[in-house]
Amino acid sequence: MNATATAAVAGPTVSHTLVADRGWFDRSAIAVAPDLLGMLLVHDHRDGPIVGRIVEVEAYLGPEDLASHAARGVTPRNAAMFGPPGHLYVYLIYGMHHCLNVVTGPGRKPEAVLIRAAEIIEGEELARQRRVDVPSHRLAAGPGNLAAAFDLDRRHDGADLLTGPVRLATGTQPTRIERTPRVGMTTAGAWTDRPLRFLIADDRHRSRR
DNA sequence: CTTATGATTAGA
DNA sequence: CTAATCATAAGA
Repeated sequence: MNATATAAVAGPTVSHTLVADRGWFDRSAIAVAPDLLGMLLVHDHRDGPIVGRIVEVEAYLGPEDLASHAARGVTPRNAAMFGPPGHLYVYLIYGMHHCLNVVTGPGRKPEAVLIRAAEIIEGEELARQRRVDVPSHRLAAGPGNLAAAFDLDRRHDGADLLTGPVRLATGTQPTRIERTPRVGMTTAGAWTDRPLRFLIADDRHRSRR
């Protein structure tokens, strides 16, 4: 499975193994995306750990992918995508929501995986500070809601997943994976309908759409 | 400088 | 279906 290093992390209810190998990220997003399903997203927040099991992602496949921010070349906003694999690309959308991406490879090819939904398994109380009055299965459902639950924003843009405070760890393998076209595509031409969204089948923690 | 818009969301 | 809300990128 993953090349990892043993490390204790994140509190009493969760014990797992951090991804500690940059090579793991140094693959196409279409290969990394399904592997992320079932894995744990860990934010070592100053007020305590927030941990979630990833249940929904989307792959963005580089400059030729018209749906990707990389399609228009490097800009200050998307620069992290053009950097080395294993870092975060976080941006603001619609003036109010942040979206979290894992930058992949191969090499410096600007590919990335958008994390769209997770099941919060630790730090729910912390996550709820920014997500009041939502049922548990909606706490981190949808990219904007996930970023809010994990308290992530552009301060985390470019952060190294091997250094923290945001990391990935091994989780539990999904039983079945579902694929659909990506959400919210409008002017991506032939790329609009490609099945680059991956979900854990029948998981109630997915986004609505 | 001005302007259009978006890998969203909640609510009518 | 639309409003909210603003950083960003592209155009004048």
